[in-house]
Amino acid sequence: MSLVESGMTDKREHLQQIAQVHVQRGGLKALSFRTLADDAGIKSSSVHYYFPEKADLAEALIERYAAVLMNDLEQISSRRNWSLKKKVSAFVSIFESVAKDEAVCLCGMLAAEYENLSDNNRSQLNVVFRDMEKWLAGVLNTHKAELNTSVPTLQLARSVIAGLEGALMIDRVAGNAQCIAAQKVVILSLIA
Amino acid sequence: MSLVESGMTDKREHLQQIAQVHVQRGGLKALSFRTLADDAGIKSSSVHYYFPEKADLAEALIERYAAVLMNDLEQISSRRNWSLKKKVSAFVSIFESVAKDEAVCLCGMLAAEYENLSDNNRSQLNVVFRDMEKWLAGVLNTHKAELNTSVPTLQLARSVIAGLEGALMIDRVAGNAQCIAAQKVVILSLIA
DNA sequence: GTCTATATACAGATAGAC
DNA sequence: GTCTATCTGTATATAGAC
Repeated sequence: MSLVESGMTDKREHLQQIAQVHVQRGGLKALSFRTLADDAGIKSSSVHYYFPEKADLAEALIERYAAVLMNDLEQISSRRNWSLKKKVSAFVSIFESVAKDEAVCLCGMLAAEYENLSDNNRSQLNVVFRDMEKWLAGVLNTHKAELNTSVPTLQLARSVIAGLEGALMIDRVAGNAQCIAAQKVVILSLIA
Repeated sequence: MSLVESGMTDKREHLQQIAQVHVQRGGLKALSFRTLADDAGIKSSSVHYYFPEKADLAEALIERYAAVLMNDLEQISSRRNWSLKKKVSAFVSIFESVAKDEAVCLCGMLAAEYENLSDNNRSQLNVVFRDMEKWLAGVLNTHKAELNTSVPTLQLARSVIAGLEGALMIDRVAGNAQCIAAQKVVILSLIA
């Protein structure tokens, strides 16, 4: 049964991978079914077989991105012997590694395209940001003694995430990684 | 002479105003000449008269946005009796006032659409971000004694701006202003 | 300056053969 | 599952009348 379906699952996954690269560079609106099909070596009608509408493609992209992200985050927070500085550094590293090939965070890009998203995609996106916030605020809470600031952890988490998302956007314009680097310095300056 | 041209200038200005609202909500790619024309009560071919290509429209939008922004910034930095806290609060307020009607910063939106911009628009955008950075770093420098952090002012400026841009994006998803508020708290916590 | 009309290209999406 | 073919809508952009 799983073998029968594996062909389809692999193709769908493959399409998702290609689409994700495009969306993290140029956005969802700028990616057409035709372009996606060309890159995958098939026809656009075949892409519609896997993803009937664009919102279905976006749904799959967000879902997978969130799953990978939350898995990475759990890897970090499960290190009970790590200091806050180490955990936060690892968190920042996730964003640093995104800044390759003129890419930004998938969710940051889709947030910019918010007005053009389906209702379902919008709430998906909201969940991802809320989960990220909650995770980071949780980590900060369990290491409260290592914080140099009296700012509430939830607000600190929101500021950190917003800063990283914005830094990825702006660094693309400059063609370097100065903002992401600056954001890292500022964040770590708040940790003992 | 100026009277003769005023008709055209006004119409062009009017189109720019309408376009700016659209771009700050849905992005440049999602705004068509037809939509812009409809909103202005004219035909799309007439829009092309003022802005031959989309890049020409974007150029005008960035130029005007930058001019207004830099004027606002100079108003702030010219207040020699203002404290750093007051100046930075005024700076943040510019972003807060943007978060109306599901809008984001024009430059933040265009940064997200970076890959789809013309070369000219790209360098325009880069100049705006560099100017903002320079301005904020300059303000921070002249009030160094009022800073609670040892982070270099240029890096601090980059982090603040990135945080504000990102906060506008994320707050749209949640439908509130929590990130922008959080960013403000964090920024002001770094100032005496 | 603004219009009608149109050229051209591309978008999302579907029908139906294989 | 993938294809060809196509429908329909919309995009940028231009030509030329008024």
